[in-house]
Amino acid sequence: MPQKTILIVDDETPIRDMLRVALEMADYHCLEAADAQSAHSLIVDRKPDLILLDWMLPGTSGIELARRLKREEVTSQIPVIMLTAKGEEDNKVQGLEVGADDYITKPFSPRELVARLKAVLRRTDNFSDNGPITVEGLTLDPASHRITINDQPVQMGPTEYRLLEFFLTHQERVYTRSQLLDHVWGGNVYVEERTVDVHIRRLRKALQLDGHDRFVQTVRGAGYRFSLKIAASEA
Amino acid sequence: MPQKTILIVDDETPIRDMLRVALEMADYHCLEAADAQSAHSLIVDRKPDLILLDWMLPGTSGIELARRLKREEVTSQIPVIMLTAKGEEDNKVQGLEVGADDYITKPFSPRELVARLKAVLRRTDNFSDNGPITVEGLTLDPASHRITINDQPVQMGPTEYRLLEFFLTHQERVYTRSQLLDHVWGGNVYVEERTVDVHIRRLRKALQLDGHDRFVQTVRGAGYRFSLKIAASEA
DNA sequence: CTGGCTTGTAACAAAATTGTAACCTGAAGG
DNA sequence: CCTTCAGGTTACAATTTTGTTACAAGCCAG
Repeated sequence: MPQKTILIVDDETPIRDMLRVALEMADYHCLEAADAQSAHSLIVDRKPDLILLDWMLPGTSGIELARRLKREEVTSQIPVIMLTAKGEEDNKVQGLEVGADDYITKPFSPRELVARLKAVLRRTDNFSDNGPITVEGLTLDPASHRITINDQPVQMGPTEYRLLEFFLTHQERVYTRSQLLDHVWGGNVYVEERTVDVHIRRLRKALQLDGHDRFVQTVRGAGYRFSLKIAASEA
Repeated sequence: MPQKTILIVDDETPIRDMLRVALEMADYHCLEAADAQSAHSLIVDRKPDLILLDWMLPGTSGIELARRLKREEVTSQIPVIMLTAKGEEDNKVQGLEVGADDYITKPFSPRELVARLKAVLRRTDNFSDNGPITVEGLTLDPASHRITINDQPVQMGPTEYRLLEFFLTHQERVYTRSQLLDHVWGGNVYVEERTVDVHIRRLRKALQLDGHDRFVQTVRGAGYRFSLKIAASEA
């Protein structure tokens, strides 16, 4: 699962810091903005998965920003969690009406923050629900997370699964090890490129069942490719 | 698909208004009632597809009404979503036990409301008349809340029951711990994800009787799945 | 109020996965 | 024929993930 990006919008630095710490601990990637202006450009630019928006902002208020976001096509799908101070409770209803997905009252525990955030993400998340992919008797079904070769179940690790999923959705094209690390492992990890070789090997082993491992092809000096056509080397 | 009819039961007019606006926007037809009395006659009379029921009502409380509905033959099949104010969270379990299908804490976002409502409708639609579900000798009877394996009664806690019910109505699909918390525990709870593991374990233990625990399968790195087919790992 | 049952968590055990290094193989190019 | 080097294989320890057990707190019937 690729890492989620959260945008923190708050004008108080210590609060931002606290939020960032809590979020990074829970393995989220953070962006920060101190005002509505820069927040907006960050949103358009980086497309965060969720926005943590303080109610009080200098200049344009948080609620104003929220309203604006919900009006724009590109940004209206991004869930928003409002931060409000104690005593501003009336604003909650207003905030939610504007389209915020949840709200949190300061002060709050990091745990609560992360819990709510997860709840919102899991609700708005998913629905990239593609149907099963089948090629030459090899089937990958994202819904059940199952691989079969001619209806025989195939067992492999999570990384191999993601690798195969990527290959199946990007056939007939060569990817360098570096690109594979980006797409399958997720951008900001540091692992040796040769690690890819090992997982390619593991994937091939898993697909051996009916010779289906021949689809995972090596392109010397370039990288790997998933292709139904036979490789030049065995022609 | 014919338009669904939702009955809103709440004594506060502004809340009813807000709900109606949200629901009509999502293309539902609305009925309204301010007290349990008129709610009940509307239900019998108009047969709504779903009831949004406020916890707090003058006279008969919401929960009382819910209990009453679930006892009566005609009305027991209609799904109920409970509305509770923040802080009344403890009541949630009670609400679910009475037979509510979900519950939402005020204040909530219109989007959340509609999302949950859709989820509940979808759930009760597909597996229509709450008849007993049987697979491979394993039977779950919603009416009597009983589980049997080859006619042998099986004992488990309420959470395990709901978990199994969810699995039986959503076979062949992986659910993350997070999603299970959402669907089985109800969205707004905040419990550790590992808690799911423990309940999975309890469910498996209960189903051991005739090896039926093998249907509850672990999908490493993803979550759990209920499937009659064997898992790849034991092939 | 008591005793039994359920529930969420923590803690520990077991198992599977992951990244690396080391070594092996075969092809390309001289 | 030899060298070089990209890629193939294997082994393994660290890390992650899941299984299992124990336990304190909450709830409810009696």
